Amino acid sequence: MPIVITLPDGSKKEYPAAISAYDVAHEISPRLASAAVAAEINSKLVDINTMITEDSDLVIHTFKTDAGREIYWHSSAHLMAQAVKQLWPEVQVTIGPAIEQGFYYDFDREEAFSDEDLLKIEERMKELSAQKLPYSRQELSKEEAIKIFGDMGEHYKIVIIEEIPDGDPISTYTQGDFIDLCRGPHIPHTGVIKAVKLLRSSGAYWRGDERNKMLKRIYGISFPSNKEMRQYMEFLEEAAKRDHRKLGRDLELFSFDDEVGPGLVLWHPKGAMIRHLIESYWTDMHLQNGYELVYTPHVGRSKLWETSGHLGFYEENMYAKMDVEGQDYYLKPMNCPFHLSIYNAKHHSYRELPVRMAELGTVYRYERSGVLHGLMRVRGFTQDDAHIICTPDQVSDEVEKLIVFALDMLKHFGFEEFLIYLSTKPEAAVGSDEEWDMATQSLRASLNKLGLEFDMDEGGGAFYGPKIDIKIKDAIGRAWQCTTIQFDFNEPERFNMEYIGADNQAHRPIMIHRAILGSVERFFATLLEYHGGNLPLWLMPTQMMILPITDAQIEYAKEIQERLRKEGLRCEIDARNEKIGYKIREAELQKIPFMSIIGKKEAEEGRITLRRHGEGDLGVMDFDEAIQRIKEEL
RNA sequence: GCCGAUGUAGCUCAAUGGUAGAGCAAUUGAUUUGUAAUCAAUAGGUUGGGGGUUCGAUUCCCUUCAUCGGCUCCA
Repeated sequence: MPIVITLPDGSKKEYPAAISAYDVAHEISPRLASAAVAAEINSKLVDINTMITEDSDLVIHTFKTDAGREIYWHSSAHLMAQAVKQLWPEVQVTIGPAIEQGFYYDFDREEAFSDEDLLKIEERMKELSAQKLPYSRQELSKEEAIKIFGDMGEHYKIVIIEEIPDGDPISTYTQGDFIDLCRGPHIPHTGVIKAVKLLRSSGAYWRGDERNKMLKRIYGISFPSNKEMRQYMEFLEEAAKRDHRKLGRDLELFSFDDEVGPGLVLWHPKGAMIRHLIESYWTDMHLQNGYELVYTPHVGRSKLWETSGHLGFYEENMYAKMDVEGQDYYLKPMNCPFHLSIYNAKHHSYRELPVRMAELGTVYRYERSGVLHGLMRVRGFTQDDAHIICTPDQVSDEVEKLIVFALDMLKHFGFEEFLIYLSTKPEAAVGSDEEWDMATQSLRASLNKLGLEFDMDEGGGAFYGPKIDIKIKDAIGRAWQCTTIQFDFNEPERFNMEYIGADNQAHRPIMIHRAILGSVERFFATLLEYHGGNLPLWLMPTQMMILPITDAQIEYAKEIQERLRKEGLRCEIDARNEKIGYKIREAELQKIPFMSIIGKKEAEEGRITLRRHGEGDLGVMDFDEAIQRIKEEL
């Protein structure tokens, strides 16, 4: 019976009998076949040598597709485990998935893997790759699987097998002397992995739970060619140059100091200027969007934190209490209790709602020492916090406005790519199912209405309400949360918040917490990394540097500076006794957007030159022409 | 907090069981310069902190702090 295979482009191929996916690929092109890592038959990912026995849709995956890459890296993890088992047979294997960039495998081993160990493993992987060992699939029963891994003494595998529901197929993959429990699919043979590099080793808890034993994880990456490996290494180098910690030091934006304390930021003048610009823009936008500004204290009495519940569910993240005249005070880890206290300072009519209260509120949280990371993760930070208090029938409108507002602001800073998540009710939660449904639905409906793509994080909401998070990626692709929009069913209750409705009865309002930038610190870091330090012109602390060639032009340079300042540009003069090449180099390294080199000619003619960072000389021009050129970018 | 690595001048890095050196930056002087580094001199360090071993520690050991990469959590 002939078989018809439909390819992704819609074209059909007919074969007289069953044929393997590999053979189909080979017929399309031998190069495709050699690049193929797996097949997708009727939307199911399978090994490339799988036989196709009926009419099917077929996709051939190579390293170029997302699924192909994942399989490739997953197979690389198996290869690494094989090498480790050969080198240290006593080591137990656990799990080893593909990740966004590469793969890892967790091993149970007493000692950590040293750098020399990693090199040894890498060498062994290359040898195994050269042997082109086929990955072969076996399906077996639960009992058989338990027996096999039990005989090998692989306890972790048995735990995993035992958790597989009865009736589900269990499969293993074998390459050479190595067998691993695995759903698959896998690449056809180890020779497909051409370039491999083990990047680092670290500790990781079994199942990510710190109550469990700490395993030893090895991270690696692999590619079908050395060229791709080289490119990846170059990418890592480039990323290191964009690291906000390096830029922060080189551009004199911020620093940390041992004596001040870990995770506590010192904003230097240039960094402070950028922050000021961000915050002014933020303030303007909030006033334009119907928010009212408030200011609240940095500490509050323990009573407040009891009312809010933070002492119950958040104390481990709070700085220790301080005693003032026999009263306990806490540094604030969040702003909400203060905002709610403002709300509660008077009665509210439904006519006043929604109330939108915003504050750049500085909070302090105790973060475990191992998690601090530059400005991304600190102990004292400023949230661009706001609380929206509204009636149930205002919710949808508010949520939708919020998402638009958030995305508009982020885009203004140059961001274009976002990861959006909708998190739903966790196991332990306050609030009724109706409340959760209503809130979750309005979040979802708003995202849908705005045509935004998002991922669900089932059970990932806070215990007090569902939320939308928007994340932005840093220089090496790690996603950092910025915007968060969270419903809160907990605090309105605890603070006994009310408004008087049209029925003259007291009602409980809906409360939404939200931060758009998230924290100014983290946002600043992501912004720096995203732009590699070359922030949009409106955010640069010095927008132009005037470089007189000799002392004779300093007077003229000052005139120009005055005129530029009147145009609202931040402009400095480098009047040092240095050669022009030196001053240019320094201004370039400081990433100053515009330079104007002023010599005898310009001073006499009353004109100026312009040079753009990264572009070079733009030539001589009249002052007005230069202003126009600069303002094009603002 | 846990696993591992690291910590030498402002920055990037070197060196040794006999108490440290380079480049850049800084300071001073000379030079007045035309689109990415002018020349010279000077100064700068309890080698993260504390303790131990040793005749002697920056080097070896212990401890502590911080940083980096992960785990976990989250703005």
